[in-house]
Amino acid sequence: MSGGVDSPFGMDVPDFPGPQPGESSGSILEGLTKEQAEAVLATEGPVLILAAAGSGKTRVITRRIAQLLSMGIPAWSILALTFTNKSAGEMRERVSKLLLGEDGASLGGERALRGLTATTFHSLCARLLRRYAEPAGLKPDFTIYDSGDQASLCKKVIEQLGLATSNFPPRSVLSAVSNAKNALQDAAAYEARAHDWSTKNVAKIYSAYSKALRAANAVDFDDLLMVTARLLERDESVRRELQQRWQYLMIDEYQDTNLAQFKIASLLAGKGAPGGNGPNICVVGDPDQAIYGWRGADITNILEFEEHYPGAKVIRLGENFRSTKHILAAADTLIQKNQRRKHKPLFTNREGGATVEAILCRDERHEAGLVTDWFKSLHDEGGDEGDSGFPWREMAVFYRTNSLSRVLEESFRQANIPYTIARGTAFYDREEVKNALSYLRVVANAADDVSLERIVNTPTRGIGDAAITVIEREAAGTGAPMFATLRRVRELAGISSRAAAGIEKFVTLVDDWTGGGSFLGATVPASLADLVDRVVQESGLRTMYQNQARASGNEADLERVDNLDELVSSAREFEQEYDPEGDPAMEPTRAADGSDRPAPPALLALLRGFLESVSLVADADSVDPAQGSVTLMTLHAAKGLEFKAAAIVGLEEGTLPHSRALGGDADQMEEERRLCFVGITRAMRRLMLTCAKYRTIRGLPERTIPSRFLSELPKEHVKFSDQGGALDDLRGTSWDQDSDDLDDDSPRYVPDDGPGVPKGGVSPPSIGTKIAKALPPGCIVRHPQFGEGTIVSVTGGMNARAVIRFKGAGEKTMVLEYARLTRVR
DNA sequence: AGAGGCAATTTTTTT
DNA sequence: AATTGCCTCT
Repeated sequence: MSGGVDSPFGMDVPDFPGPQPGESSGSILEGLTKEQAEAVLATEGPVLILAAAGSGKTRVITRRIAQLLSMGIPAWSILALTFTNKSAGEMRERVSKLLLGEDGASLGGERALRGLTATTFHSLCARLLRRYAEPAGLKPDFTIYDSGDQASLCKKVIEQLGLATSNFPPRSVLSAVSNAKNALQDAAAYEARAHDWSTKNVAKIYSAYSKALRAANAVDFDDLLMVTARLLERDESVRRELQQRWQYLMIDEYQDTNLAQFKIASLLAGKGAPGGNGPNICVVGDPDQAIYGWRGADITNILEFEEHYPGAKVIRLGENFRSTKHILAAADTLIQKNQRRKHKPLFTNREGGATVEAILCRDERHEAGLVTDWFKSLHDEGGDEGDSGFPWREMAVFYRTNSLSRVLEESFRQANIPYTIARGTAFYDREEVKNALSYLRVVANAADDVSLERIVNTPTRGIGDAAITVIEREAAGTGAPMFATLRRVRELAGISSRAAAGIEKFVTLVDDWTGGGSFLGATVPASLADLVDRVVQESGLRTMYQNQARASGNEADLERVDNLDELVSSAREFEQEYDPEGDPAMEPTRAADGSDRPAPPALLALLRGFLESVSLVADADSVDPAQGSVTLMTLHAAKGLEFKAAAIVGLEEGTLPHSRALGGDADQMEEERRLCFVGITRAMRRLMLTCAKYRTIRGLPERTIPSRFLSELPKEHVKFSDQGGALDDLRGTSWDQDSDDLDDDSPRYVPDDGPGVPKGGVSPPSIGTKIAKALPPGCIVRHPQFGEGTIVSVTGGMNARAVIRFKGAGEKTMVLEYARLTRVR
């Protein structure tokens, strides 16, 4: 990986939000304000750029890099760190555009750019840890564990320690461990501070978990940072080498750095040249956009930058070039409610524009419908003066939690509006893809027990729990990885002949791909794509899913086969873009005695790189406005983007602000407010904020309270309207015409205050029963996913179910209370 | 060994 | 609603 956008789907992100006028030609300073120009020219010494939302931050950063290059600073001595692959890629893209000129008239740009490192913290750390694996206490072919892998490993460790997973849920233990790692506390340091029984046990688990990770030759996300920080701290020669290489350091979104990242940045920056002001470290950020406190981000890193680097130059970019004054006023009024912040007014010279709309809706479907209609009219008729219609790609919906996206999706689909959901990790989270990747991970790292356990018997090879337990115990006893233990099946007692045969088959399979670990020989694939293809084929995964699809006739199962194919093509694409020179793993690694050790076989290096790029995708990476569709994403993923029109949904107490922040912790509440602020400031021309009176949460309809943030907005700039009272369009679409059971005054989403105390000793009939009465067999209903169907039979009672025969999907049994059925006739 | 069914559970955000 | 884990049946 050379720091570009490592998109799993190969859809590279082009310049976004689009080239700004004057960007491509002439002087680097052209079109900049005084402050912006100052920031671009402040190349030496420590610099803090406080960049308010929409103040042209990206522009400044890219021009600053161009400035450095034009001063003759070699690209390889510049390091730019970001939080997502997407922004790293965008940075490279825009710098190259600046240097090359719009028409490609080369100003020597191509060459000047070569060697520039623009990447994420996590990618950088992964690369450094491979390059300096030995001094870091790792092997260069380590695997990166995602949260699922972490959970499996953690659970196993807890069980092995004889503790109950009910007392120590892996999730919460892992979150404690994660916090510790982000604060640079290793297991020993954590244990030293543990005093009560529970914490002491967590310390034990932490320690055992760390050992298990190393035994599996794996690191987790937090290790990437912590181990790198420790390496830089302890190994002077590595530190010096890197300090010498990267003379110019830039860090974006500095307000979101945690202690580990702060440490890494400080250690890479060093002290600077003797007699100088300090190192050339330029950090850019906005305390008002700090939204990762829950991940250990420490806002004091940016607030105390000046103390840490005395003599640092501070530049404030306060003028907003993005939003209308109404939107800006809304954002500014809201954020002023935060107590803990540096006072920093937002201002704009722009006039005009429509007011912000805040709408109270009836429920989430109503809400989704309003957003859909709004987008449609903006698309067809345009927003306001001078706009002939917003393209889809210029519109987005933001929400606090991913679960809110489903209703919106349905609504967009029905309205035939093209949309994409920003979930970069979703593809790799699919079961079939994870299985294929687990095979690949075992190929790349034979010590990876978590991946091995996932796939030894997938598809089934007759290896059952009994056999696995024997292997596990033997491996634990000898300290050898499970794969090595598998080779010795015949020596082990307690394994059925069926299981032993399956195990041998499995070992042969993997050995064929790896050449027994040597990656040499006739059976070893010639290319990465070839390897992935063969894994999918020869493991039996493809056949397994093909059979499954044939048996069920289900479209979702058919898609699994397609996904496996897509994995093969994404590997092919990775291979085509792979640049061995940019891969630190291909550089000779220094062994302890100072001698060089040979680079790994090409296929293995390629595979490692591929797996790494897969592990480090972020949700925000998949935002791809080039497709010309509306984007749906979380507020977190929205940071750094801008859209002509944006809607934020679910502005309700418990959703935004999220219920977890409701506990009275002022810091958490302020972070929620910043999150809302980030969302508002994404909008350039039009902004809509919605809340729903009733929202179905985890299948249960709940009455909500409008968000406090709504009441904190300025009335002069925000038009509030209550559309939550109208019931008309509920009529005729549903079963609530059954007036003796469900009166028209209450929307059907209103719960009967739960089961509660039965009145007069008899429980009120459940919602399901009421619906059941309205749906006699033979009547036609519509389901949002399966389309029209006929009721075959209905059962009453608490969880009333109906058997429905659908035209396309066959017969299904559904719980009436939850199936979103509409009566057709 | 393995599949399928039923019950219990669900703390948001992401590298 | 959806996922996960546990249990039973074949």
